Amino acid sequence: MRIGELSRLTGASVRSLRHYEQKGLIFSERQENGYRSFENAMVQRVKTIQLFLGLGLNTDQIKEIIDCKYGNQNAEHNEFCEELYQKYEEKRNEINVQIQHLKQVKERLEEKMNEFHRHEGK
Amino acid sequence: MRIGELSRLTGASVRSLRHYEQKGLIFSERQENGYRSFENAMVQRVKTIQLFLGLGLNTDQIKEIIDCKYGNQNAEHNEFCEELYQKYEEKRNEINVQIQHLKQVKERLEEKMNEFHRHEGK
DNA sequence: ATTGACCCTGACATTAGTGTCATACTTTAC
DNA sequence: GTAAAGTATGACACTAATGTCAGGGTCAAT
Repeated sequence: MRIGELSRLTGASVRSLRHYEQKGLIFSERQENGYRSFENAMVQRVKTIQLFLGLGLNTDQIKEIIDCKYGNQNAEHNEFCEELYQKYEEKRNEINVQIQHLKQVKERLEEKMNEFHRHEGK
Repeated sequence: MRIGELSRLTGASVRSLRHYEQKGLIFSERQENGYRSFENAMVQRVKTIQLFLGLGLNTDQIKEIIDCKYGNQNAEHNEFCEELYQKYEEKRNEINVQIQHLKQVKERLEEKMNEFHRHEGK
């Protein structure tokens, strides 16, 4: 597919897609006319990139993750990916803690709400 | 405490702390000499800010969360926080999916590793 | 009292992702 | 075949967090 379709399917701007390619996060072949030609697999890949960007990773870090997932898998690589995986797990734990906090806040607010409605109803 | 100590306790630069204050994420009183005076509670608050920044939120979004946690709690507020909470939960779910992916990658790599060592040992 | 550490404000620089514009070629549609 | 839409490259702008520097106070220790 061409870059416009990839853009439509992912919501990423054409500009961003070119940037991702320039950063080595996605790749394409070139048609005779010079247009980029992307494989279908790039759709999921771009979505992954978007997710990680939203989690505060930069393109270099995302490239590391992608290389772990799709790259050559030798011994050094493995060690590195292990490390990456652990960092990622830490991040998940942090976010879970914050979720717990928000849950408590939510409950407190709901109590207040109930209180308010009881008084209002009188 | 003064800004330097808050910086030491949190790891945030003095520059960043002033920025957070300017954005309304933290607050301080002023001493007679013009120095900022922070309460102890700000330490935890700054750590929360750092966490959220690391998760890809900007200061405006973080302010919303902080206002939910510590602000006046009326009806509208509640509705808004509910929404926020849901967004947050979605983010957690996404990250959990990615963790699952990484787990699978890890396992595949470990298999490769084992294979390699078996051949090497011969 | 002077030095060094800390603080103030304000301004400019930097980084990374993205937007936008200019210029030019290709393709599609009428 | 001409217009409109799509694509290419390259350059510049913007945003947000943070770094850094300038110029100037405050305070504690020697």
